[in-house]
Amino acid sequence: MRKQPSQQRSRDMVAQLLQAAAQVIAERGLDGASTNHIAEAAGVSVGSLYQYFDSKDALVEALLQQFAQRVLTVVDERLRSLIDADARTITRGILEAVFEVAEQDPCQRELARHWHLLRTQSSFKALEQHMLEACRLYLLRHHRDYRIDNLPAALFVSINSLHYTVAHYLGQERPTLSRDEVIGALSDMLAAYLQAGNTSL
Amino acid sequence: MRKQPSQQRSRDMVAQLLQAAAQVIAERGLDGASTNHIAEAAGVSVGSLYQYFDSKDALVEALLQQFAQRVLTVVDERLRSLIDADARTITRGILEAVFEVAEQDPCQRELARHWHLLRTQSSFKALEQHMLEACRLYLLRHHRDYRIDNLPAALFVSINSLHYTVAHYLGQERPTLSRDEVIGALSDMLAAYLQAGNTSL
DNA sequence: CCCTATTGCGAGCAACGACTCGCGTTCAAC
DNA sequence: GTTGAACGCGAGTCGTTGCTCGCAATAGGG
Repeated sequence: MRKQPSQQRSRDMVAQLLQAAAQVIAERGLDGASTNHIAEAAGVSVGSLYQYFDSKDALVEALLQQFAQRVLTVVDERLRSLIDADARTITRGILEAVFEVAEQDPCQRELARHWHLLRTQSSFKALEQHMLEACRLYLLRHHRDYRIDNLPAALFVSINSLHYTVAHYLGQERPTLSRDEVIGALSDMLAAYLQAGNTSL
Repeated sequence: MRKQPSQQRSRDMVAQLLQAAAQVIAERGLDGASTNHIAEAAGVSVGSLYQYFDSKDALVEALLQQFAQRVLTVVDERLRSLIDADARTITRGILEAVFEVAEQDPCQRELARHWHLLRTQSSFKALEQHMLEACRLYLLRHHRDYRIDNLPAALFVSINSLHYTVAHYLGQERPTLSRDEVIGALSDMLAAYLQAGNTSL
C-alpha cells in the first residue's frame, strides 16, 4: 500500500475496493479479475485503486492476509483446545475449522483453490510456516505415543496431503463426496500413519 | 491439428515445434511460453505453427499426451508386476515409476507442476481416470486384506494425497528432502491407512 | 519444364492486461 | 474564506498475447 488513507472517505474506498475485489474474484475467478473490473465494481476509478495498492498482486495479498488471519485464528483455537487429544480427533478438529473458514465466502474458496499459485505470497508462506510449527510441536509433545523416524519427511507428506486434498476438494464444482466424508477419510489416514510406528515393527 | 502434414519437411516442422515447445516451456514456464516464442525457438514462423495446431492449447495438449502416455505405460507395467504385492511395495513401485518419468526432462516437470491447471485437458483426465480404475481394481482384488468402509472417499483422499504431494515436491526449486524420503513417507502413509481397518476396531 | 497443391512466411490485427499522469474536486486547518 | 494538501478520476500508454492473411517458395507428378 503506497499511501496510507488518512481521511475517512479514502479509508472507506480501500474497504470498498477489498470487498469489490473479493466479489469480482468470486465471480470471474482469480485470473479473470482485472484491476479495471475491480475498480468498476467498487464504483471507483482504476487510478484510485493504484493510489492505495502498488499492484494487482498487492491487492490480492491484502485479501490473502485477511483469509490467512481467519484460518490461523480458528486453527490455533482448535489446536489449543485439542492439544492433548489423539491424532484423529485433532486432525478432524483442525480440518473442520479450515473448512468452516474456507466455505464462508466464495472468494476464499477461490483463493484456497489457487493455493499452489499463492504459496509464494508472504501471508500464505507465514500461514504454512505456522502450521508446520504447530504440527511439529504436537508431535514432539506426544513423542512417546508416536514413533516417527523421519520427522521432516513425515511432516512434509502429512501437511501436503491434507493441504492439497482440501484445496482440490474445495475447487470442485459439484463434489461427489460430502465434506464430512473427506474430513473423516483424511483424519483416518493421518491417524493411521502416525500410529503405525507403534503397532508394527 | 487442423492439417495433417504430408510432406517430409512439414512432418519435421511439427516435430521441431513440439520439441521447441517443450524447451520453451521448460525455460520460461507454462505461462511465459507464448506461441511467438515457441515458433521462434523452432526456427519457424507463427503462421506455420497455426497450420498444424488449432491453438496454443492444442499444442500444449499434444505435449501433454506424450507425457501422459509415458506415465501410463510405465505405471501400468509396475502395476502388472506388483499386482499381488502389499500396499507399501506397490505404492513405492508406482511412485518410483512416476518420478522416473517426471524427472526425465524439465518440461515434464513443469507440466507435472501445473497438474491442477491441466486436469481439464483430455489426456490428463484420461490418465486420472485410468489411475483411479487401477486403484479400485487393486483394492477390490485384495478386499480381504483391506477393510475400507468408504471406498470412494478413501480413493479420493489417497490419490489426491499422492498426487499433489508429488506435484508439489517436483515444483520445489531446491527440495530439502530427497526423492526417496518422500516416496518412503508416502508409501508408509498409504500402507498404514489401508491396513488400519484390520488391526484396530 | 510446367503447373498446381502444399508449405512457409512474418508483418500486422484486435483484444486485453497492468499501470500512469495531468487535472479537477473535496477536505480541513487556519 | 482562503489555501494547500489529500483525494479521485479515467482516457490513454505501453506491452503482450493469440491468431490471420495475402503472398512467396517449394515439391513432385505429368
